[in-house]
Amino acid sequence: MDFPFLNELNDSQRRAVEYTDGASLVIAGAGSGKTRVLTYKIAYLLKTGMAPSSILALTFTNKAAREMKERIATMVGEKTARYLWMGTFHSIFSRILRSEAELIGYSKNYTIYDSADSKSLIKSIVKEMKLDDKTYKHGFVQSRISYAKNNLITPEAYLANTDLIKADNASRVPLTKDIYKIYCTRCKQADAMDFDDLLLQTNVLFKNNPTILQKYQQIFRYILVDEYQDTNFAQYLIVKKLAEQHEKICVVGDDAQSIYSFRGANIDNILQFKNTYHNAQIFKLERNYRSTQTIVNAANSLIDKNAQQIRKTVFSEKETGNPIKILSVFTDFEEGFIVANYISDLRFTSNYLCQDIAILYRTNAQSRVMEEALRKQSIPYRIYGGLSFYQRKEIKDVIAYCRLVCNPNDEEALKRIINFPARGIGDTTINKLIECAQLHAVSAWEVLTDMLKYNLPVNAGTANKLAQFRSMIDVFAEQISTQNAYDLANSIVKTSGVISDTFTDHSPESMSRQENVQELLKAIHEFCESKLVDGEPTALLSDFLSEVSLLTDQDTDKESDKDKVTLMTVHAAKGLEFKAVFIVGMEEELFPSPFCTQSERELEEERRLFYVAITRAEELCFISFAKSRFRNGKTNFSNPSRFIKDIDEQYLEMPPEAKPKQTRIGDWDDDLETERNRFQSSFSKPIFRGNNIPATPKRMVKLSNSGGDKITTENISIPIGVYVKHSVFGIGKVLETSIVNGNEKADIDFGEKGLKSLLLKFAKLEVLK
DNA sequence: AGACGCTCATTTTTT
DNA sequence: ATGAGCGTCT
Repeated sequence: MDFPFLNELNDSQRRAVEYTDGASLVIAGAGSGKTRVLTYKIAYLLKTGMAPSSILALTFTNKAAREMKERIATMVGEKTARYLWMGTFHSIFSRILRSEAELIGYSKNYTIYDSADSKSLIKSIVKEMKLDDKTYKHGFVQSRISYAKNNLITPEAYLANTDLIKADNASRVPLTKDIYKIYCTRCKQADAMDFDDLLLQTNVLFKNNPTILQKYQQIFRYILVDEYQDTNFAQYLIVKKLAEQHEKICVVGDDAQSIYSFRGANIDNILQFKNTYHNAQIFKLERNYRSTQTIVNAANSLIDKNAQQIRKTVFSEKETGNPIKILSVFTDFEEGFIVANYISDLRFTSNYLCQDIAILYRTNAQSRVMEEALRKQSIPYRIYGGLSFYQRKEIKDVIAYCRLVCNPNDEEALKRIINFPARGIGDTTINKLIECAQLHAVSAWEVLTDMLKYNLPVNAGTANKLAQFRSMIDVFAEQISTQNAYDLANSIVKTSGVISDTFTDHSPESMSRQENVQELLKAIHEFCESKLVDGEPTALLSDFLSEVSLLTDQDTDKESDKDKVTLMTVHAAKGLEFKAVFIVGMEEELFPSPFCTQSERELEEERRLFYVAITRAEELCFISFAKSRFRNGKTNFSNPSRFIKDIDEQYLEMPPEAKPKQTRIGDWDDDLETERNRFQSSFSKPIFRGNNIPATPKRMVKLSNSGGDKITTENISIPIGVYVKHSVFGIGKVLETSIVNGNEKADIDFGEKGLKSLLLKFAKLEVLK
C-alpha cells in the first residue's frame, strides 16, 4: 500500500501500526513514540479506507486529543480528520449522553457539576441531615461517592455491599450510604451529572438499552485508547462493551506511568489486558527517543524497585549525557533560589529557552516559593494547576447564570447567584426554598414557578423578590434557542448585574474581574466563530456550557505564555517533555506523600510518579531536597526521599556532603557552618561539562529575625543570656553571638540536647520572655 | 439581611 | 498561610 509515513517509524512502532486485525496492546515506555504510533495508526486506518467517523480515539486530556487531531490533519487533511471521534472519555461520552439523555431520565441540557459543585451539594446534604460535618467531612464523603461511581456501584448496590457498609461503620460514618443516595437524587432533580456520572451513566445507558449499545458498536469500527494504564473500571467497561463484537481495539499505555489510582484508575486494566481480550497481540516500544542514556538508565534503575510491572527494557541511543544532579539545600527558600540560579545559568551560558525548562513538584503548595524565587530573578514562568481561569469567582458567577438559564433546575448554580448581586434573598429564604423543594421532591426552581402551590413559607416581600429573580432568568431562558451563545451571554452579563459593582468601584481587583469576564466573553465569541454554520454563528449557550465544564487550564494556552518556565505538579507533567527538568522537594513526608506510604501498592505508585518526573527530562535533570521546609504555617525538618536511594548511584552526581555511603543523608544538624560553605561551593561547580556557574550567590533569604540589611555586633537580634525555643532542640540559653560571613550565629546551650552553634538565618528561634 | 472580623481547622494528586 | 465557618455588629 502506498503509505509513505510508515517509513518514519521504527520496526516495533511499525508492527504496532500495521496490526489491525484484532485487539492489541502497545506497551510504550516513556518517550518511545506512543503518540506517534497512535496518530500514524489512525492515519493508516484512514488510508485503508475506514471512514473517520468510524474511529473512536479516547485520550486522557483535551490537549492530547487536540494535538493528535492536528497531527493527523496534516497527514490526511483537515476535512477527513474533523470527523474523527477523538476526545477525552468525559467529553466523548458527555456528547453521547446528551443525544441519548431522555433514555436515562435526563434532559439534553443536563448540567455537568464540577467537583466544587459536588462538594457544595454534599455539604448541604450533610447539613440538612443535621450530621456533624467534622465526622462527615465533605472530602471523605466525596471520595467515597466517587469511588463507588467509578466502580459502578449504585446507591442500591452500595447498601448491599457488606464490605463497604462494614468499612463505613468501622470508620463511624454509617450514614455515608444515605448521603450517597440523597446525593444521587438531588443530582437528578437538578438535571445534573458530576464527572463520574458521565462514565457511570454511559454504562447505565448501554446496560439498559441494548439497541443503543449496538448502535454505537456499529458506529465505532475501531477503538483506540491512549494512557490505558489510567483507566478506571467504568472506563474499562465502556470500552469493553463497545469493542465486544469485533474486538477491533488498540490500547496504548505504560504501566510504569500509572499515577492516578487515587481517583480510581486501575492498573490491572493494563496488566490484565490479555485476559480480557484473549487473542490480543502485544507490542512493546522500548526505544526511548526523548532522553539521554543517563536519564533513561537512572529511571530504569528506579522503576526496577517496583515489584508490580510489565518487564521491559527501555533504552536510549542518544548521547550518554550528564548525571542527574542532586541538590541539597537547607530551606525551601534556598531551594527556590538555587533552582532559579541554575535556570539563569542554563539560559545565559547554555542557550536554553525558558520553555525548555520545567520545575516539577509533588504538591501545588510548593509552587509559591519557586514562584517568588523566579520573580526575584526576573525569570518568566507559567504556573499550571492551582486555581484556573474557570475557577475564579467572577467567572463562576457568570457561568452560573448561564447554567441556570440553560437548566433552571441546576440547584448549585441557583444557590450561587440567587442572591448575587444582592437582591435581598438571604440564607433563611434559600434554606426554606430548598427544604420546601425536598419536601415535595422537586427542584428548587420548580418551587419558584409556583410558590403558592408548594406553600413556600415566605412573606409577601420576599416572595416578590423571588418572583423578580425568576422572571429575569425566564427572560433569558426564552432566548436560549434564538440567540447564539455569545449574544446571550453578553446580555446576561450586561443585564443580570453580575459585574455591575465593578463599574462603580475602580480598584485594581475590580478591574481585573471585569477583564476576566471580558476574557470569558471573548472565549465564548471564539467558540461561536469556530462553529459557524453557513457563515452564521449559531452555536448555542448550552453548547458552550457542555464544553466549558470539561476544560482545564491546560487547555487555555495563550501565545503570551510561550517562552516561559513551566511550573506544575508531576501529575500534570505526564505526557510532556522538557530539555531540563528540576524535581524539587524530594523529601520524606512530601514525596512520597505521607498519605501514600501505608501500603506497598501506594508506595509503588509514588515511585512511578517519580519515574514520570525523571523521564520528562531530555537532557538535564536536577533533583533537590531541603532540610527544612515551611509548611502549614511552621517549619518542618525533613530527610531526603527514600526514592533518591532507589536510583543507581552511578547516574547521580551527589552533593559533596551527602555521599550516602559515607554519611547517612540526613545527618546534618551537627555543623551548620560547614554546611553553609558546602552549599556555596556547590555553586562553583559546573552544572555540566564546560560550563561554570557564577560563584557567589546573592543573599536571598531574609533574616527571619531582623529587618536591617547590615548586621553588626551592635544590632544583633538576639541578646546574650536570653532563653530561646527551637522547634527540634527545645528551650536553650544563648551563650554567645557572633557574625560569621555576614550571618548571625549563636551558641546556645540546649541542656541535655547539648551545645549547638546555630545560624539565626536558618534556625527559626523564638525568644522567650 | 449583610458586612465585617474573628477563630478554627486544614492541608495530594484532578478528568 | 490560608481559607472556611461563625458570631457580632450595623
